[in-house]
Amino acid sequence: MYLCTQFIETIHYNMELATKYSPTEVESKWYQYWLDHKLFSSKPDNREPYTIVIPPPNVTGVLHMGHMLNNTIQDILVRKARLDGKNACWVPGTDHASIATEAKVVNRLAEQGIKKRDLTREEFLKYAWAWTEEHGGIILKQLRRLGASCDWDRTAFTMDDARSESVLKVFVDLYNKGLIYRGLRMVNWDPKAQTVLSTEEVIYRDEKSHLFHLKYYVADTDTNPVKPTGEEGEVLHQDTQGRYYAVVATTRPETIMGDTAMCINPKDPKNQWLRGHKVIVPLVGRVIPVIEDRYVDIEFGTGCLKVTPAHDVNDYALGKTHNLETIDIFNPDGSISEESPLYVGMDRMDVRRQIVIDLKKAGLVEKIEDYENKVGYSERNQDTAVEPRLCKQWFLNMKHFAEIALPPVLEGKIKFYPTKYVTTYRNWLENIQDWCISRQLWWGHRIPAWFLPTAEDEEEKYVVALTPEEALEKARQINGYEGITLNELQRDEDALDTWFSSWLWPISLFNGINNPDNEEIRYYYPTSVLVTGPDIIFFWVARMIMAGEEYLQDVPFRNVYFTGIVRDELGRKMSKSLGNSPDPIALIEEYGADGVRMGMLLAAPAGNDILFSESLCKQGRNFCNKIWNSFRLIKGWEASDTLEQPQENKEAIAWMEAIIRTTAEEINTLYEKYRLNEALMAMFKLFTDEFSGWYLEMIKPAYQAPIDSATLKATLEIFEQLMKIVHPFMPFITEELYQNIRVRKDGESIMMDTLRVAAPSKVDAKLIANFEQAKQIISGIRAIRQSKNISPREALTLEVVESEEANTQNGDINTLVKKLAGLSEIVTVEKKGDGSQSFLVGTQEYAVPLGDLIDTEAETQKAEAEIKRLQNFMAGIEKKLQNERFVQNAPAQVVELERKKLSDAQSKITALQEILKKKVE
RNA sequence: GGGCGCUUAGCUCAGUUGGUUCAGAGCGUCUGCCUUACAAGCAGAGGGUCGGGGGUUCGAAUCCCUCAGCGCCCACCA
Repeated sequence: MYLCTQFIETIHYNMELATKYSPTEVESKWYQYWLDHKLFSSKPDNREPYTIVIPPPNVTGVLHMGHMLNNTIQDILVRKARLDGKNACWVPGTDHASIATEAKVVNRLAEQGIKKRDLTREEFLKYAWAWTEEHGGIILKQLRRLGASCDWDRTAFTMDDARSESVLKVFVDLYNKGLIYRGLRMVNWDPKAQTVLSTEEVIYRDEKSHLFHLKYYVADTDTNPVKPTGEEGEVLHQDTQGRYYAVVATTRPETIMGDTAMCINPKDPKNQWLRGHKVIVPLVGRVIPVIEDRYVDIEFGTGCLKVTPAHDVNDYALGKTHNLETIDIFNPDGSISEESPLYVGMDRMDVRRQIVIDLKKAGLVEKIEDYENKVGYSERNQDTAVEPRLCKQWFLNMKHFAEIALPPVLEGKIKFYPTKYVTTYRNWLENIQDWCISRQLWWGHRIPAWFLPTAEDEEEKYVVALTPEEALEKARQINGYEGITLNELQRDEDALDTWFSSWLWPISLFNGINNPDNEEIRYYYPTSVLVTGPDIIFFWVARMIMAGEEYLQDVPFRNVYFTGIVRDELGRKMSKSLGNSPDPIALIEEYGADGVRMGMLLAAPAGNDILFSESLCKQGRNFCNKIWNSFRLIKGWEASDTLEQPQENKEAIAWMEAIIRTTAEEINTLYEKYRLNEALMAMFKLFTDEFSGWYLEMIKPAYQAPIDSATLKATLEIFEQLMKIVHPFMPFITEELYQNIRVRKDGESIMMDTLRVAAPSKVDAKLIANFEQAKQIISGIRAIRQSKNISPREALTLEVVESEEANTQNGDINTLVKKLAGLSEIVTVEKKGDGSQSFLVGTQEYAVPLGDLIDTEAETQKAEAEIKRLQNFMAGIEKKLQNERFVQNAPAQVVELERKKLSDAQSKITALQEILKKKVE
């Protein structure tokens, strides 16, 4: 039976519109239409601009859920701006992602048996470009499936000609300004990628490891006998043969080959006896001095610190103060170098295991403790521990940039959503270190610096210039190099950090570096909003602000919307190894792009992590279906020009319009605050509850009866307006239905239409309140039907019990109430009839005659319980009002309100007591 | 070690300057229903001592203190 009716019905409606929305064809059809008519394209004109630059995804990347969230948000904002009549421009592009892409290319070559080292720079770059062309832009194609309305003609790449030129120009400019310098520093070295990293690219992880206590024998007991000082707490270690030794605690025993001193705190009583002595590095046999520095923590371990200036940041500082020798025992790939007396050529991790065995064998280990410490890993290469290493690199002076980048955020010229990141931003800028911008990579912008030939022991000489010719010219101005040729100049092999090009993105996309003050940069800059994750606030957000202030003396964006991390429903990060990361394209195929967009946004307040679950997409798909079917209903009506428009329909239309005005205003406010999930929810309720649930039921004609054409026309207008409100969230279905409302011109689109909704008025509020009351009456009657098991088809009578407030409803609304509640009539009575069940809406009593169905006992109990509750409520308020301090101190309004509550409760009680009295009679 | 944030219904979260009947929304749950747009639906219902304790106040989810738990960021303790 069930199947049968369902089947017939489907056949019946298939003639017009299917019972369910099927997104696949609709999406490809309209996306192509938008492209064909260049509707995403933007050119400067006299409208207000609305600009977003995409956070460029890695050129070889594949779309993941984080991109889905981020780009859905950007698309919503851009589409909303278009509907508001702004000239919206969303610029897409990709990032060359130097370290990540180079690693991918190296791996791919390795699969083919080719080593990077065996290739020249040019050969390697050829492979890299081939890879980029093959895989590049996949992600941008995937974004189209989502509905992203980017101006694709503007698609840029951080390493295309215009962007590369900008990067080099900026490098030369900052060098000339004295902000870029070359320096020998302790830097973070990634032995796998064999490049230096910036401090921001190192992530620290807690790790279980061991604290090794090693014996450093005193070397000079013959010439300088050990004299116990007798200090309190003094610790002298002596072995069975009477030899003295100190104990050093270390987590990295493999670095002892680089030890050039042992350090104690001069105030440490237990180690006073070591002052002025020399000790022997275990296994290595090197004799090193005992130095004294207050840096050493007396409480940690034994208070003796081994000093390895080449491989630890602090040790490096100690080495500098105490003029220690620096022995670099590591090769760039993390193996042991020729500088080391032992283990040459072995990997550092293998050495750590081996040296412990050897040390134990030699009796040089005092003890081994379990220990937890933090180890730095490469952000891009998370299985590789970063090695502190001393080398010469290019740095950007950050003090200057911190000074110009802090005020715009603190003064609110740039607004962060959520605001808590302002503190994070400030803390970082106030403690900023210089930015190491060089990388030992080929895939990237090659540093425009040329080295001049120099003697071995001479300090390096170089020039910085945009082109080799300019470099040559500069080189020839240097004393003694007047006759130098281009061949003798050696260009720096290193490339620039990826972020050194990203930080120019909002400027370089509009060619603001190469062609300053051009029409586009003047029009589109500053951009309106940046949508990104808080994880790159330092890498990117802060640095764009720096570049913007430096080169345009203005902020790069007025607002920053920080999205959260997309997690699974259990709150776990999405990862390949967990297999909990859905394929976005598969989701789109199952639920439709609109459904997935809604799903993404449903659980995503700004800045909070979002717990994604497919059920949210399902909810989105269901909503699409709801929209689809409501349109199907309207389209199925037959219009009649001869039918006069009923008054109650006019009333319903006026109410719906009032609701739209009110909600549209609310939604606008939510957009302004970037509370998009709340805007979505408001839109959802407007459509589902108010429009589909109430309005359509109000004006719905009887089965197969025609509708008056005025009502139909108004309804279609309302529907079109609703489509525009929904459109930013769900672009495809809204376009499909917009095009179906009436025949459109070729090239016409909901995208390019404008949403004009008047501001709500006082009359609207009154109207909405009246309908609210009517809805409650209807709900009250439905609840009675439900509890008494009365069919919706059985007509009932509504009794309105006379009171001061009884006549607030106008006749038209009563007609609607009759229709929706299934009433045959509404009568005004002095007292409710016997066998009528009553209910209250506010303080007004209504009743429905039920005849035999009335359950007097239950009703009495209910009324009594309600009276009791109200009496307690009143007692509370009375107590409050009797409190003189309350009456004196609280604002008059508040006191007045309490009095109103009291009288309202009193009239409810009176009404209920009336009901009870009736029962007794 | 320093800093920031969070804790409200089964879940995910709103709750603006302390005061509008303030304790809310969506989802989920329960009950009834194939009613002629939609069962991917409709109608109705239940559900919270606002993390614990203390304080300020006429009045606290909201302000202060404290305890507990969770999360994030920063930092060179070997």
